[in-house]
Amino acid sequence: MRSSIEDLTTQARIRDAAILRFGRDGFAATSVRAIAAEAGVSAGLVIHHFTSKDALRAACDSYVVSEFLGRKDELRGGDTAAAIARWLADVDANRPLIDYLARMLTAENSAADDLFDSLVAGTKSMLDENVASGVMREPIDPEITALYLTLYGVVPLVMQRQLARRLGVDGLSAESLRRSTLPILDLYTHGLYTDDRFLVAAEMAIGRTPGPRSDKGENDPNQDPDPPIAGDISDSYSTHH
Amino acid sequence: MRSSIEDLTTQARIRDAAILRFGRDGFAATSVRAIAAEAGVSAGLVIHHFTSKDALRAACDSYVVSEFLGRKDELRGGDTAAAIARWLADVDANRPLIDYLARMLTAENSAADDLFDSLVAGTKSMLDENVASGVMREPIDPEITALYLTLYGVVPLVMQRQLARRLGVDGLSAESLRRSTLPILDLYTHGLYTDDRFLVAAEMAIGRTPGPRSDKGENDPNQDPDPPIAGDISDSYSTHH
DNA sequence: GCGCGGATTGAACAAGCGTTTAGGATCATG
DNA sequence: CATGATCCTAAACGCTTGTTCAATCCGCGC
Repeated sequence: MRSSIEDLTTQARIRDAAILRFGRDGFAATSVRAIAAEAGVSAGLVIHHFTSKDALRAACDSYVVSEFLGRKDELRGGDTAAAIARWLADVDANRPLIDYLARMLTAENSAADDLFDSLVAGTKSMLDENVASGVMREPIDPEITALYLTLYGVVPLVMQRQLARRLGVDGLSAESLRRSTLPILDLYTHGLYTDDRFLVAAEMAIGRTPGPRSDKGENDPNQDPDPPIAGDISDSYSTHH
Repeated sequence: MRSSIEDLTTQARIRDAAILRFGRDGFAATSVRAIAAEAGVSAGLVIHHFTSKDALRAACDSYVVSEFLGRKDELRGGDTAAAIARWLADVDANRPLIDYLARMLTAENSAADDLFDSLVAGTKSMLDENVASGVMREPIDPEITALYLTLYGVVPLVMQRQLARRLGVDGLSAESLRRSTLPILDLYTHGLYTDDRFLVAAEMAIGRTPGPRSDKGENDPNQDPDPPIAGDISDSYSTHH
């Protein structure tokens, strides 16, 4: 997405315009004519270059994924910190890409499925290596842990709006990243509970009753895995203490 | 959403049909006629009862939120575990509500904003109470911690599709909840890192340089707050060990 | 300078959209 | 039995949609 540089192929300009509007307004809410206007061309030309609106979406999907995975390799190896700083500085320039990506991840979209799989795989190998080198503890279930670490990693992207609203800034920014780093790293270092009484209780409860039923209330307090009741459980459980 | 019981107001049947289709296909991709067909009425009647498609959406929003917060109170106090079990048993019956809610949370929607705020507030007071009673450690920044705990709580809802795909089941289920409980509770109990070397390094780095820039790579490894590079950073950092 | 092929446009198309309107059922109340 | 109100439908409205098509433009090899 180097739309600022004006000497792009018309086809590329249309694609960038589509990414911008699809990402901002969603696929169904964006008309071919709106994309054409954004790119400064006629609606017919959009179809001429991409055959159909659906094909245009597919082209955007694979472009965004490849662009994103390309940067991933860029970050790998070499001066990582500098690469991160570069990415953060570019966060505004990359906004359309980021918005599009966020929409992809929650949509029914096989390109998003592939991307998510590769993110989980990356997290999994990171986890394995760090466990091997003694930096991280051995998780109970590495598969599930990698999955949830990935979910936790992408949720600020997907829930960008709520995050920005609560932090009082507009969108993902270096500032919100800075404020978030220590609390999250603290959670990942020390956990949240003072002791393992809940974990032990849950281990026994789940060992005994594999189903969702549980005869004692204390078996899984604040069990955030199930979101609709996450806050609620937490609340109600807190009344037990 | 007790659509199974057929003797509902026509207006309620239309509302339920709208929730079903909006939640499954999205607002823009759902036509008034499709909702009418789903409810077994004419398109005109939909407008007659709800004035416009936008107003129908607003009606669905507030109905879903109130229905959800109603259950929240239902869960609070009393036999919590039994209430949870009841909720999980009803997960299929509640699917339309859940899907609608998931869509709301990522959309530009003031009703969703209010709901999210109340979820954060609930998590915050849970956190405060548990810290006061010594069950949880004092977080570095309770505000941010509550925010991220809420995000982590709702992400399986919002990313339902990816979660289900990876777990090999269809949608949120009691089974996926069961498999997730222990690993997550383990993370919340013991953390992920074996020692606090990264946390300490990050504290110093951020204390020194409040901006996004960082002169050393070790200041925020695996810093999941920023999602687009979450997996990537983790990966590249793992090469340092 | 000619011709040809791709880029590009604007008009046109049928289909679908949200909404309006006129009128037919249905039913409690006078 | 008439009356009005409410529920409801079918048709039509004007508009937007994705896509097609004929016509024009433009640069490049001959």
